[in-house]
Amino acid sequence: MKLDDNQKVDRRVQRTRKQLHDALIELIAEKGYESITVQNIIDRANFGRSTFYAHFQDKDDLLMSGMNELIHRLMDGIEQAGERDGPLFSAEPLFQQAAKQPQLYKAIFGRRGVELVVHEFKQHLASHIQEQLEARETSEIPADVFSIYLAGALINLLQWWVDEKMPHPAEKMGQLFKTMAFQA
Amino acid sequence: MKLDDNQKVDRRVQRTRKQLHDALIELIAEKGYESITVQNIIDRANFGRSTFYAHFQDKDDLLMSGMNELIHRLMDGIEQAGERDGPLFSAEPLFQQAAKQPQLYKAIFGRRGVELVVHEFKQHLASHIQEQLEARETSEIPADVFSIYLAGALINLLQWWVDEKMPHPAEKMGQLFKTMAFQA
DNA sequence: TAGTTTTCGTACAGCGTGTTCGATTTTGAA
DNA sequence: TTCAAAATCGAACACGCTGTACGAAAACTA
Repeated sequence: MKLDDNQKVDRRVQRTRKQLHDALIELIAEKGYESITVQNIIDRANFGRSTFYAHFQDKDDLLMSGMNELIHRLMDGIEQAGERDGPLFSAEPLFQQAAKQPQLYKAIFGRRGVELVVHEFKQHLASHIQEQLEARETSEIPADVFSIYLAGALINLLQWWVDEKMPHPAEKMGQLFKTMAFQA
Repeated sequence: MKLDDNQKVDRRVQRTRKQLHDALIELIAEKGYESITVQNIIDRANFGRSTFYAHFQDKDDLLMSGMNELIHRLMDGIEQAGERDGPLFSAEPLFQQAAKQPQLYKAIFGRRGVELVVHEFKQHLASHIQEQLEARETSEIPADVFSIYLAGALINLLQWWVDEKMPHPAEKMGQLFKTMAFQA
């Protein structure tokens, strides 16, 4: 439903954007997002300075133009798992996805990762959890508080997991989270 | 046990350091830590460039030379409450402290806050929780996983709480956290 | 007061930013 | 195949921040 883009946009533009994105991901994995400069990116991708600014406003712009898609993919996985499994929601798809591309997910969610993306994702996650909570019997705990609590715990767990080189299998992480969160 | 410092260090040094610290805190509250430059700090504090570098290596150095004390104060509060209350640990002292200096704690722990300090504190917190867990009966959940989970959840809750201008009293936040974490 | 320490101010080289502009190359469509 | 439009190149520029250096002036300690 988005394929129009690929067919209408100038090939040069497609190539340039992809290469800039790739360079950024590479650099994030190597030295963390914060310390990357636009200069680094264009050096790595081998483009002229003006070309970069013809496409993106700055580093953050380049980053976000790619990460929104990733965030929505993750949320879709979690939401679909929720429909299947019945209970509030399942964290396992998140760990599964990360296990498939450890390098990428460490670059984004690990220490030295990208605060901007992590925060954005955390927001989506908290919203989803809150919806699920409100659709159930009311507990003594306010839904907004509980959803923030769970989202923070999960993101942090993921962060630790990718930094520690995934010491447990994704499946187990999903189970552990469920146990800790809901005592079940 | 640290009072020697105040009596031996040159008054000018004391003044300079304090004023630089104050300027930094002010600026954090105004525009967030990330975007602050050394230039901003010395402009605000009205010192020469070389004076700054005579005391601190860079922005992070200035920050950390003040924050370590704050971190330890917070941890002491939490640890002492643990001794009194018996159970694993209490989060309430944390919220109480923050309630006393909302502006400062929002500047540090809120969104736009200081990743460096938050991370450092989270580490201490997780270590403490892990010790407490290991001193008790073993549960089915690995202590390292559970401690990361709880520390992340708590820090995130604090972050949300200060950003939302403390919508619940500190006491209630402590209770809510206890309920969510231990179902008790 | 005398001697030490700190601060001041200025200067400097280095690096990254974001913009501009004309020349060159690539593209897509007629 | 041709040609106009679009994208890239690359060089240059002004700006701001960094971290260092050094001598002169000021503040402090004893």
